[in-house]
Amino acid sequence: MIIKIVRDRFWVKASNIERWAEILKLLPEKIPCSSKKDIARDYLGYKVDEKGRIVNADEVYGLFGIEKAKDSVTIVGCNFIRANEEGYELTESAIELVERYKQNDGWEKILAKQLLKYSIRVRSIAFALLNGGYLCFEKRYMENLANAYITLNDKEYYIFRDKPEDVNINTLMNDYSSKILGGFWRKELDIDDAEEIVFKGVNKEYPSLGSMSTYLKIPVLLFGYLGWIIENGDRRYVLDKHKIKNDADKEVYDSLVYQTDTEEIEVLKELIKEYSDIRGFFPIGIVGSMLKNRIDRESNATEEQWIDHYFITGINEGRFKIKDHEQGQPRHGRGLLGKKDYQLIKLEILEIRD
DNA sequence: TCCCGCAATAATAAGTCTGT
DNA sequence: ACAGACTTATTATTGCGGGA
Repeated sequence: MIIKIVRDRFWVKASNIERWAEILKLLPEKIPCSSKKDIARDYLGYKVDEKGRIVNADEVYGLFGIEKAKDSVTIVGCNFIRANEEGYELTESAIELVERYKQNDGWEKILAKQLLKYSIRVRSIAFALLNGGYLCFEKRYMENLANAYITLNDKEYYIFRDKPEDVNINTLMNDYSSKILGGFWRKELDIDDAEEIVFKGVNKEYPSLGSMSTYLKIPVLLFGYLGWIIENGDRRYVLDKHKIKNDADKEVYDSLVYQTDTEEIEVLKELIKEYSDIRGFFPIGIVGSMLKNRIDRESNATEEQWIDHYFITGINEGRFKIKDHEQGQPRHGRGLLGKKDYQLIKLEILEIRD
C-alpha cells in the first residue's frame, strides 16, 4: 500500500501552541463547506489573494485528515477535521481539545496525543526515541538543527535536513513504515497488519523535505514544554516513557513500541539465567540494575527505587512469585526493599495469560 | 549562517468541449 | 453517452531574498 504524505503543517509560530485550539474553537461541530479553502475564508477570516489562494493558512491545512482519490490515499494532517457527506466535521478529539481548552484542563496533552497518533513524522521521531534511539545535538539542545540527528540501531538519521540525498526523516519513516503508520490510521483506512507500507510524496517519489527544521521543531518544542523530553547523557535526549504512557494513554504508547511486556520478561529471564547460581538464586541488585539499563534507561527514578518498584509491582500483579530468598555477600548489592535477607532471590515468573 | 515568509512554478483534480 | 483533449481551479513544493 502506498500512502502519500504532504509536508506536516502545524501552528505557524512555534511558541503559539494555543493556535490550533483557538482555530477549532471558532468552528461549529458540523461545517457545511465544500472545501478547505472555504473554511479558512468563511469561518476563520483568512485573506484570499487575487489568484484564489489563501494567504498564510498552512496551519489550517494541517488540521485535516486523509483524502482519498481514485487510487491513492493522502495524509494531509492530524485528523482534527474530517470530511463527511455535508462537508466537514470536527473529530471527537477536536471536540475534546476545545472543551479542555475552554476549561484549561490539560488540553496540551490532548494536542500532543493527537500528533502522536496521526502525524507520520512526529510518530517517526517518537518511535525512534522510544525504541532505543537518541536525539543528539552538536552543541546545545535544539540548536543547529541541520546537524542534529537521531541514532537508532547504529544508523544516524538527520531528521531536520532537507537534502534528499541525506539520510533524513524520509529514510526513518520508511525504514519502520509499518509500525510508524500505526493502528489509528490503519483502522481508519482499513489496512491489514501484514500489508507493506510505503510513504511517498504527493507529486514526487519522496515526501517533501523543504523547511523540515522549521516545521518539525514545533512538535518537539511542544513535547519539551510537556516535560516529555529528558536528557540522557551528554547532549543526548530521549522521550520519557512513563510520562507518555500517562499523558498520552497507554494505547498511544503501545502503538509506538514493540510488545514491551513479553520482551521485558524475556530480558529478565535471560539475565536471571546468566546471574543465578546452580540453585536458581540471583542477586536482585545486580540483575535489577542490568534490567533497568536494558528496558528503562531513561527513567528518572533512582536505581534502588526502580528495582523495588519493578519487582514489588510484579509481585502484587501476580506476575512474579518469590519462591525463596536469602542473605548474600556485599558484592551482591542491595536487597529487595533494602532488606539484607532479600539480597539473593529465587523468583518464579508466571506466564501472562489473556 | 540560519531562519522564515513570500511568490513562482509544478502538479493534480475538476470542469468543459468536441467528435463519434 | 462517452472517451480523449484541452482549460481552469486549486494545491503542493521549491527556491529566492530579507532579516536576525
